[in-house]
Amino acid sequence: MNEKYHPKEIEQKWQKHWADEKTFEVTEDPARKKFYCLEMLAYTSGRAHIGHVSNFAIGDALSWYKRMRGFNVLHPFGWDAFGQPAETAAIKDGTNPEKFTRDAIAYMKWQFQRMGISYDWSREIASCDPEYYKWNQWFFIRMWERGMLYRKLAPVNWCPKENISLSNEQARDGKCWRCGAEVTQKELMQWFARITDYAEELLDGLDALGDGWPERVATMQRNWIGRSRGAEVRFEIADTDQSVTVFTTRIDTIFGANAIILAPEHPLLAPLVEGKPQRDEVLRFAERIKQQQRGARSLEGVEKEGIFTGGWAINPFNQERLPVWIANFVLIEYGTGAIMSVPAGDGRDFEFSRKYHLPFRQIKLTEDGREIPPDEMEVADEEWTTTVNTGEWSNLPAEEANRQMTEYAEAQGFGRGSITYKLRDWGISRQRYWGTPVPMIHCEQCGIVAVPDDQLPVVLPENVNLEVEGGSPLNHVLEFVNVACPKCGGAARRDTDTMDTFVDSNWYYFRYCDPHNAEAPFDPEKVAYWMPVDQYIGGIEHAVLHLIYTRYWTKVMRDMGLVKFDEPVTRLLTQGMICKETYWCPNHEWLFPEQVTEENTCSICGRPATVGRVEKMSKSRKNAVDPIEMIGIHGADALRLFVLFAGPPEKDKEWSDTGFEGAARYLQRVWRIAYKWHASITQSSEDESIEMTELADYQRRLRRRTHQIVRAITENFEERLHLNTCISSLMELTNEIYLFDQAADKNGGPAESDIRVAREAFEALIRMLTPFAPHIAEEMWESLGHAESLAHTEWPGYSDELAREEEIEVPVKVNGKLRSRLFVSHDTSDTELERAALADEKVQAAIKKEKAAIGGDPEVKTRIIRLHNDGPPKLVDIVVKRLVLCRTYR
RNA sequence: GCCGGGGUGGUGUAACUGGUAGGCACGCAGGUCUUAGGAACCUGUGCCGAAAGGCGUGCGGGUUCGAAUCCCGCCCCCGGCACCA
Repeated sequence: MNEKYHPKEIEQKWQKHWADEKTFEVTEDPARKKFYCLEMLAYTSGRAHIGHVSNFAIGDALSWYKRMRGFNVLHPFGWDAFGQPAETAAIKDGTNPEKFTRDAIAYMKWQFQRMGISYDWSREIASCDPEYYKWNQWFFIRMWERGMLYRKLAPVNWCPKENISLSNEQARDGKCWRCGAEVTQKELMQWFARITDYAEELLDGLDALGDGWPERVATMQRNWIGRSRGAEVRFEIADTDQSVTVFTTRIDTIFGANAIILAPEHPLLAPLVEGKPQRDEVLRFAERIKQQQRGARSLEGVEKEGIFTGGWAINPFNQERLPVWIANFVLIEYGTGAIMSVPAGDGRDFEFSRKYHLPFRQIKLTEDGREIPPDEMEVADEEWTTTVNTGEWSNLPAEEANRQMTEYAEAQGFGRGSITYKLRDWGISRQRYWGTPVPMIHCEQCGIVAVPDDQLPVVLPENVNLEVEGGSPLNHVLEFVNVACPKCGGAARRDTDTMDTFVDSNWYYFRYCDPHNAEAPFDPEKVAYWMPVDQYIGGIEHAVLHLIYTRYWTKVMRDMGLVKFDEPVTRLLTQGMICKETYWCPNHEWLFPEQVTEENTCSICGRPATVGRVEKMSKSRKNAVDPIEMIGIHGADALRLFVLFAGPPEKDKEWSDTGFEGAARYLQRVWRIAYKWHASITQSSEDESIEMTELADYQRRLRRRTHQIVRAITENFEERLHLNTCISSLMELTNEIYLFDQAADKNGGPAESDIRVAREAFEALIRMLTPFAPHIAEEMWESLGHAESLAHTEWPGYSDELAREEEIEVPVKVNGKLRSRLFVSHDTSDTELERAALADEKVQAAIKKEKAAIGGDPEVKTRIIRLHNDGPPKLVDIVVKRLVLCRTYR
């Protein structure tokens, strides 16, 4: 141990030590309890950001803690290495996605290793490795065999000029990102996974996850799945043998229907308008709406538009003729793609009917029982009130009418109760290069044929021109596309779609359990040992997509017999973002902090600069902090300590340069005092026991505080995981050691008893510092004479007995107001305590005051309040109140 | 609009099931050491007040001996979803 703390040196030393000793590499050990701690895999953007530090620091703290508690801790890491941005970057840099990605991994891995996270790097995987994505293909084929996948026509964003499909990112504002052409929609045959088959289970499973998952993630998933209970009702089309079925949650309002409205894509549209005078106009309208970019149609504020088709439907409840319209606000994907319009009970229908002057009927009373004539309505009333004008179901509570009318529709054979979900089947096709090739072959003779298992993986070809026009880049790689049909041997074509990268991230953490398996995605026994994940940590942005898809995939694997559990993640923590102040100049927009002068002006133009809001760090806002730069200043330990100390893990935190300094200063403070004591501690013999009774006050105090703080931090790790308060407890313990040190100095330097007490405190402090600042902890631990790494050292224990206060402070409240404090010994009886309280001068004055305020002869009641029945007294409560004469009724 | 999460000193945060509000840190002030310190260590620091004391957890009510914590009604901030029938 050096007198001065040099983070760079000791961090390098210990990172090398851990790597050489393979300290964090683990294998299955049935004799030990396992703990699987997982941070979300990193996207290979090319650069580490502060969010990574926060993510890893949380996971690493927990991993260290569990390791020191004797768990067999699996803590792996890997790369989310496929995806469209690598293509964009490769085009820009004149390289290829493979090279771009490999370089990014190499650089980011170097960056991450400087953070000194306790990863088992021997299990590292990258989703762009053929050894990994081979199993994506294997899963794909197994799912295809089981009917869990299917193909259908689905729209993609399409650039008509370049003939390529575009991601939503590339089609922003409805323009092609490269050539600026107007983006249209094109129907392509694409692969879909039947996730909706699992909608109900995905929903129910959320309840089972209980406290393990944040409520807001569960809520977001519930909304995403969007279960809605209602009814389907069939309307016959007048003068034809056709019919249209609508989905409604409010069948009780069906007497108020004034139209049937179809989505422009509805299959009934063509036959319906055939031979009608408005045919061409209606079809033109439908075509125009269909071409609007996906999503753009449902954006807020989009004007409702519709057109009458010329057809009429019959309301099965009252035989009324209803005009059939099509409109932009009816979505083909939801429900049946057709609705009944009930303006009195639905805001959208109301708006639409007013615009097109469609008359309607009132079918509900207001909540206070009035019937408002339709013409006088200003908004629709969507409440569940009482029905009116609804035939034999009039004057019923709406819920009751809803139930009865559903039954009636069912009995009459034109409807039935039904459940609809917002969740759609998952489109996994991408018309891109940098992804897992779909392992399918299209043969004219045999249809769709899976690539045989022994020919997997279907490897992505190299040196592909990414800038060609006309569909996926893979379409143009003839040696890839042209292939013999595995079934008949005839000429056939490979499928050129690649898979959504969410497929990669669905099961990567199963692969960590057995990362080098060449025979199977994983050995079910290894997965049975390590899974499910005990703690998963990542950003809230994955609350729905990734975290639903991966739950789904787990259930698929379960149904394939590969795993035996339903949910892959027991506990989930969504960490908050690190934010920072921004600066704004009216001329130069966002400024870097160094562009703002001390007088708060822009250093370029001198105009006053405004201190903007605290916002998420980003390049464009010029408020990003580079973690590697920060590590260069004060080291990885200080950086990690700061991000954990700034606030609870799940909350957003604010970066502060002075706060970061503070973290570094704290580590120096620990180092200094440890340096001062380490020699005397190592020189004295270790197995001396400490007798409390022989100790001086300041020594007993440090012992007590040590045990109290070990208890507090241990409980925090086990329950709340509020790591910021763990750190504040460590600081308290450090402050106690400084007080102790002063007292010991005053006594003339460290006595043998001082050293024994100090050893206990230092060894507790250093071990508890490990999860937050492992490098400095290892260095100090070694200096105290320990040969073994902290990774093989037990977490400190505590004793409730030793943590107990000798003298307790008991507040006294009179009528709820704090009036005095008593200091009593632990074994003071309740009667003694009450007597002492009543004898207290301040208490007497307060009682007198209260009595005077009340007047007469009020009674004074005293009692002792405890948190637990057998716990120490928490307070003496004195109540002064007017004597109430109780009357007894007998 | 619906659904979540918040609102505590000058600042970031703390206070587990209602029981001494302000622990830890930043900042600030003072002191010690020092040629000096922007280093280190120590002390102080919610507001009003000379003090005694009073007031204080977004605002207004309520329950309770006692409320940052529970209930009712508002206001504000952050996040998610949003023509889902």
